[in-house]
This record gives sequence, C-alpha cells and structure tokens, in this order.
Amino acid sequence: MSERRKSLVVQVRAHRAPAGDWIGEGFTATKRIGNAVIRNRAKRRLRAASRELLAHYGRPGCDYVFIARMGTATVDWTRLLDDMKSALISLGACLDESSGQS
RNA sequence: CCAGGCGGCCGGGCAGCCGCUGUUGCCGGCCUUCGGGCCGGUGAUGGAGGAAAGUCCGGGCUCCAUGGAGACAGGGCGGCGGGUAACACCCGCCCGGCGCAAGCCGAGGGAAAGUGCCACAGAAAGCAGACCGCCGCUGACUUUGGUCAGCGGUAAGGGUGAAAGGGUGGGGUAAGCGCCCACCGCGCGGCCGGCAACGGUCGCGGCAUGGUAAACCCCGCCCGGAGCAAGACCGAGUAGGGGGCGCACAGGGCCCGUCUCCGGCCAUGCGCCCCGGGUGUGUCGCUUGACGCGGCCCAGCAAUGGGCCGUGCAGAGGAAUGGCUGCCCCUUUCCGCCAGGAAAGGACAGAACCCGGCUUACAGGCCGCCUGGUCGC
Repeated sequence: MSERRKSLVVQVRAHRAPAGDWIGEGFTATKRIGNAVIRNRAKRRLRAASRELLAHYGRPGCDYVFIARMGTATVDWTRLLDDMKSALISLGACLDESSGQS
C-alpha cells in the first residue's frame, strides 16, 4: 500500500516468507523530476529524513520505498519531514487495520 | 572616460550538530591453510567539474581475429612547415575575404580526365548569341529632313540575369572587333628570395580556361573488430562443451571487407586419455599515469621539448562525496526617521577503466595586453 503527499510518495509491504524484525528501505527518483543533480539531491534528502523518522514511525518487519516527487529537492526541510511523518503514521494505521482483519 | 578586440583565471566563504565512503593507527571479538580475512568500537586523514556533460575525434589498456599475391570496394583526412603517443587538436607562416584598426573568418588539392546540374528572366547560358540599336549596299516612296522593304556587316551601347566568353584608356574602322598599342589580370617559360606553401621580377603568348568537387569523380596520405557489462581469478564440480591420439573419408563448411588463384584448417561415427565449468554474486581489473600542481634553468617566435627541486589530488558499485542550522558576500524588490532593516534568489551541472582534444551549456565576478575616439597635462 502507498501514501502520497505533496513532496513524496511512501510505499510499504511486509516481508516475504522469512520475516525479520528489521526495517528495509529504498529510495528512488524518476527522470520526470529533473536531471541527475536534482534526482541525487532528492534521494539524499529522503535518506536524511528517513534516518530521523523511520526508527520512530516505521514498522519492524516491513520494507519501505520512498519515491521522490517534483518538489522533493526544493521544499522546506520541515515541510518534507511533516509530509513523511504523516505518511508513515497513515501507513501504520493501515497495517494495523489489515492485520486485524486477517 | 567611451566603444571594441584578444588572452588568462575564479565560479561562493567560515563555523556548529548529525551522517556516508576510501586509506590508515589502536582496542576487542570470531575464523584461519598462520600469509591473513571478517565484524564492532574509537582516533587521524582524503572525498566531483570546468565543463565530471554530448559521446564527436585521437590514443593507452584488454580480449578476439590475423596465410600470400593480384584486383576491387568502404571510411577518414586535404594550403605549407613544425609540435605530439596520436589526432579532425595545437603553434607559426602563406593565400583569399571582412574590418579605419587591434583583429576575425575560410572542408583552402584538382574544373584545359570525364559525367551531371545551372531554376526564373532573357534574342542568346557553353560548338555562344542579332531583340532593340549601330553601319554599308540595292530598290521603292518623298514635303529632299528622311521613311519603308530586302540582303549583308557588327558584340561598342541598351535591356535580362547570380553569371553575357578578360578590364580600363587610346589608336584604328563604314560601324565594330586583342584588329593594333600601354597598363592591370590570365597562361607559359627563365631568374632571384624562401625548407615549403608562396612572393618578386624579366621575357613570350594574345585571350584561349564561366560556376559547382559538404555532386559523382580524379590525385596524394592514413585505416582489422569490439569494448571495463573489455577481460582475469576463486568456488560446488551435474548436463552440454573443449583438446590429443588411432581408425573410416562421399559431398560440404571455414580462414584478409568482397572476388580470383595458390595455400591451409575442420566437423560428422567409434574407442582410449586428458582438460574444463553457467551465473550483471564475490575478488581482481581500479587508479602511479604519454600524471597533475608549484618553483627555477636551458632550447625555440610559439605550440612544445629537456633538466633539477619539492609535492600529491576521489575510487562508489541499485552507485558514497551529504542533510540541517547560523553568520558573511553578491543581485533584485519592499519599508524607511535616509542610520539601517526585511524577504526572495545565487548559474550550467554529478566521476563510473584512464588520458589528449573538440563541441555544447553557464548567474555573477576578477586580472592583463592591444586598437579606435574624446578630454586634460
């Protein structure tokens, strides 16, 4: 499942068969958002933000993918942190809901 | 001071907190074939560019291919000399064009070997060409000025065009024509200067040879293919695979880009022996190299070459070299009590085996030299 915000998209999925208690993470930026300099900067900011937030708001045993959008490299740092935090909280709620159903 | 030309350089700085990665020191743990390797902690130190870009040339390096002769293709280069590992690069010079000048631009060999093309306009466009005009002769008419018709001569003039078969001036002529003459241009030959491209000069010819070769072509010189996902190693060693020897040999296949001749090689079946291992995993290749930078000296107009001293400067691998904050610098806008304050912005762009170039992109800024003009001394 995925959550989209103004400055980024976050996807999450539980580990396959041998599930661990660690958190997997990946970062990507498509050519749509700019040249190599812009894409690298966007991925570095996502990496820096996830380092601050994933330990608190991420779920062990899950893999997260962070996808850069047009504004990722340029928006305010606090705005990027807010967007990522709210996306992670929403995904956590969805995970609880789906595990409760099954 | 204004306008312009050329060359070179920089392309944000400082600090704090938290991270990534290469190398290395120490400590601890694990493994070991005792060489070392891996993990964790801690300290030191290095960590994008002038274009890292486009991947357009030239090389190094790696693997593959590589038998001789002849013929024919294909691609590239193109004034001359020098530099270089090499080049389509660089330097100097020559020629032509542009600019008052400093300077800039030029695919700049050959169009009297051949072929093709040259629209429109125009009478005529490559065996040149009589539309108007000019001139002569004959005839008719006549208001005695000429007019008309026919036959000739003529490329000076008009008009068309990108281009009209040398140009200007004079002589000559019925009018004209290199028909003749002078100068310029062109061609041929000699002499002089220069390594040469080429320049100068003298003589002769007497106008012949339109343009286009980034059209085919001709001439001269050069040229194997692929690329680090090249390639090598470790590893469990199944199938396929490869090599050697012996036996059997019809047609066939392969070997320089193609063809011809000559020459060489080979598979297929059986037996015996040996080698060896698929993989964007791991390790190596991987950064010390025609190396860069800072001085000094020598040769050279210069590009560059040589010598000495010092110094070092990234090596990732779904891809590190960063994230955030504060102050300063520059630009724009706004407020203003004209002291200052606030906000926004700071280009082009990210190494991927490594060098030498070219080309393209680029906010802002610095330095030096030169040319023309103006003002003052």
